[in-house]
Amino acid sequence: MLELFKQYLQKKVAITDEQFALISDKLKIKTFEKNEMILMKGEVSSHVYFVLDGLLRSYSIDSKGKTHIIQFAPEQWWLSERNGILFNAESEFFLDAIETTKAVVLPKDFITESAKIVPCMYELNASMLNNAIRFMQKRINMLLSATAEERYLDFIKLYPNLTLRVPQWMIASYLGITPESLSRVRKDLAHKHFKA
Amino acid sequence: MLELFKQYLQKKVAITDEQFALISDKLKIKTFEKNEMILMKGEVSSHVYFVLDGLLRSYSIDSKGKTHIIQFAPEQWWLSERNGILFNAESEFFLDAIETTKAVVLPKDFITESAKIVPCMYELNASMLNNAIRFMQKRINMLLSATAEERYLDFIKLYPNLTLRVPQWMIASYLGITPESLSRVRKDLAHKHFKA
DNA sequence: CATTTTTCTTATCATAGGTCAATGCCGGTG
DNA sequence: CACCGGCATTGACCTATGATAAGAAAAATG
Repeated sequence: MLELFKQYLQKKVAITDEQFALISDKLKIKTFEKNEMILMKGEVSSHVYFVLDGLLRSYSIDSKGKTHIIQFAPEQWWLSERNGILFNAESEFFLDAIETTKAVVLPKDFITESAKIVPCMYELNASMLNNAIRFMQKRINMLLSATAEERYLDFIKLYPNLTLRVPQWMIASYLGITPESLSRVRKDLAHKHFKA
Repeated sequence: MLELFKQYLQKKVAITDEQFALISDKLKIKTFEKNEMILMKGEVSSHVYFVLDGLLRSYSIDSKGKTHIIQFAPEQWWLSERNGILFNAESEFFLDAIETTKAVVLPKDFITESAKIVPCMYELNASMLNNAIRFMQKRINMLLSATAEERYLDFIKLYPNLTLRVPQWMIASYLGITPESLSRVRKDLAHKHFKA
């Protein structure tokens, strides 16, 4: 299974099989069962996850008990909890597995350590993080400026396969609306399609 | 003025005056006048800005001509446009100066180049980026789960001095509400304070 | 310091989306 | 195969926030 991770790295940066062998002993692969909790709010996490197969998510629960999805992490996405990584501080979010998932587990100092052997790991890290920021800025912009319908259409375009894999109430929770509203949005869209 | 930037770096990582001297020749300081545009949507940016004094912002304009503030960058904050940095692609956002601002201008390869001389620059970069992500996740969570009033109170706590420096319509734009709504929220809060 | 421009407030009305409740629809599981 | 629990849909109603318009206040400008 680590083979998949190696391929991912090699697609991104120039890293040889030999180099990968040198750093990969710090890596473990872990399987999470469907609905398994990975991290609770209030716990301190020191791991970074790279999803090989399956689907993870991070989310919060507000004072009224409602769930809000911060991030989906399907295949080839990264998931981590920054309070723990940066400050050994408690997590504000929950992490769990939506589907049975195989993920690479990287200790939080993996990048630093492996970069001592393979310097380009720093480049990889920076480009990953910058990319995450780019995505989040786009999402913030949508939340600030777009209607529920626009956000849903954008979601479908961005994550066509997630749209099929996750229940609608989770998509609603990611979009910042209620499941009922999403249902209405979909109904409206269906109507429009007929007319066109 | 670069002295200020050196102090910032030295607070974050172990970098000597000599090391700083070696990398600082790549840096320029630029002054932006109040209301000066730094980058238009559609342009390609290859710079990163570190604010020494003043206030920058990134924002979008939607199809109805409304402005949405993605980020404020007051003193000691970073501002950049990721499409340009990562892919030489066109910017989706505008950058401009809210106040007359002095900022360090870093070419996009500054981190990589300076890390060749001062390796810990990579650490700095990663912690900056992770921190930015942490902030944005918090903001996304607020946009998903909190009312206008809650978001405003959170804003005041997070940026107490910005609250005084920027016009309310900009705060409203950052919070994702209209200036009129923010005005109402403030009125309600004032009432509650009297009662308490 | 008078004038113009921008920002803030207030009031009224409109609407997107939330809430609550009922119903139907599966896909498990005993 | 009957039952159950999670999901999705729908309808009726409600509320937070948006739209519009007007005036007041504050800030910029000559």
